[in-house]
Amino acid sequence: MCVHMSYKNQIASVLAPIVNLEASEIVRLMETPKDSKMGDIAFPCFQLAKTLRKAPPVIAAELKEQLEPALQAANAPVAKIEVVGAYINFFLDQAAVMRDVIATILSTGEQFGASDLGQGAHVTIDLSSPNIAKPFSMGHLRSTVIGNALANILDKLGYKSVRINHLGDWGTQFGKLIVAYKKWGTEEEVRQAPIPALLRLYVKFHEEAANDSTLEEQGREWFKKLEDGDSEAQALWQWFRDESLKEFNKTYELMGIKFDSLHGEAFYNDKMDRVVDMLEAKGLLVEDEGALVVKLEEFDMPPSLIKKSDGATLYATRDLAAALYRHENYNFAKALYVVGGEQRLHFKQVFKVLEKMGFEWAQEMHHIPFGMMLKDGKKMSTRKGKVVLLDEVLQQAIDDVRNVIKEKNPNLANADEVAKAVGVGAVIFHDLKNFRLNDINFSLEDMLTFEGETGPYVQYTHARACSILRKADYSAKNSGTVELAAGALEGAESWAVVTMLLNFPNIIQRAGADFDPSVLGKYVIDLAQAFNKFYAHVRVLDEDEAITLSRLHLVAATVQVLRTSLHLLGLQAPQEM
RNA sequence: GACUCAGUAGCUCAGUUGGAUAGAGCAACCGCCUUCUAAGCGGUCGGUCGGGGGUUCGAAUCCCUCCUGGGUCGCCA
Repeated sequence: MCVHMSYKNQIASVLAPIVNLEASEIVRLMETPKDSKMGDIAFPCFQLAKTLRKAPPVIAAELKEQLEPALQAANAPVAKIEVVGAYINFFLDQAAVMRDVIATILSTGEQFGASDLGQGAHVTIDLSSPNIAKPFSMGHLRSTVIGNALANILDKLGYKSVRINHLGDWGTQFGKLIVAYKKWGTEEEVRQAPIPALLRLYVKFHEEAANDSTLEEQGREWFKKLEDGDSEAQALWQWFRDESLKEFNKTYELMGIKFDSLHGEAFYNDKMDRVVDMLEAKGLLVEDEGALVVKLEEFDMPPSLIKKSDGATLYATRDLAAALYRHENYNFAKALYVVGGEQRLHFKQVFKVLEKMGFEWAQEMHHIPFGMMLKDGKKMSTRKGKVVLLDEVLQQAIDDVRNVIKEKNPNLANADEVAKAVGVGAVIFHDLKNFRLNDINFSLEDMLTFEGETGPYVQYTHARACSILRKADYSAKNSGTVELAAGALEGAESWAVVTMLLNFPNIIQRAGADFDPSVLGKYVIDLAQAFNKFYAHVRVLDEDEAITLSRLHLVAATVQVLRTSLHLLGLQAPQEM
């Protein structure tokens, strides 16, 4: 937990002339005490020991004497200072800070935590990108929810995100699929249940290919036909794509995710010659073993393959074309690719090729890798049919939540709607709460837990808080001005909630700077924990009206921040559950 | 083999970018619903921060080395 910059800055500016350091340097050195009983902001004096040639605890004690009058003169919101060893611990003036923070949140509402850091610049975000004709697996879930949350967070920071679903709707697998369909598939089967049928064909192809080496070759031939515009191949491709997309859209709708662009790989088919020509013109293309490559030896990387020996393009070619197209159409300030860590090398190569082409904007392209979704400690494989389907998991989650509601809140009015919001929320949050790069071992049990550090826990906390406001008829009582009655919020539980709220804008900035939604995920758990402690220990609806209203203000501010956090992560925040 | 990511409580993970006695959740055990939703709260148990060196006032955090696991390494994406 770390306290909002503005208070740190105020103290630092008072401290600066006394210790003869830049205020910014002091802010950098400041920390938050481990235990809030020790204060809200700490300044360690170890570093000063060298220049002052005194023991750190002595320095701390001396500084305290000078600081007390100086802080008072500067009218800083500091109630007292304590010295513990080499640390100077500052205790903020809780009443003043509480009023300030709560009033700010209540007046800014959903905008609390927003900034204009991005100044409206476009950020393209490549996310989700499922493969057509394959099931939407748990693996794609990660890209989808991380990318979506990042887009929300960057929007909050003043950027204009462009969500691009770079569909895997092209490539050799379509050749294989066409071969498999013509050999073992029926139109009726595909029409009835497209994804399972296409998956069955895809798996069957790989099973048969193990014994029949000509199959792979046939697959390549059909893909070449597809690229050359063969009408039969084209028709099958279009059909597979349409059916798959219909299925995907149901899932996206359930998760509440929308895209700004659905341009997938196929979209760039007619835009790749240009890239090849440009590379040729710049003299970057080299023939190697029959293929055309861009050498990247100077960067200690293997060459980037641009064209196969049979003349067909590769994904690097496509990503280069896409990068050019996106830069021309969106003039992005940043371009993010939320794609698994397995593709690290690929993106490094693509960015370097763009750099060699002379595009300095390649510096602003970032691969945002994430850990893999593992099954039994191993990578899941579509080819072997060993995938866990997202739709089934979501459905299971919703069913489980519905049972919990039946048990805990049987009279809930819109139970189905809430079950959806909470079930989906459990799955999304489970993915977002941990550091992006960690692998996730798939466990249905973990994912469908609703207690502890989970999405439903946060949603539940929000619902309970909403319930208090509803019971108290807060919106009618709230005049718009925030006055906090003496004694209403003086316990440690109240202060813990306020210091969490205070920190929200920093958290959003950090989540954005690190491209890591889990920063926000961790935060919202901590906030929910702090609020639940408050809830358990402080009675909000008191006999005294002024005290009740003061506490309601804090509850309302917490509701606001919980709700904003959940929305940024891509979860709904039901008022009851 | 080269490059890369990781190794913290039985399990899943934090650890404020080098600071105070290393923290949560789950699991186990014990408590708390006659006032705001018990999907909650409180407590107990649980650690040679993978091993070993080094850097310094101070290391889970930085450097070196070794061990273990994952990933990637030219015609898949």
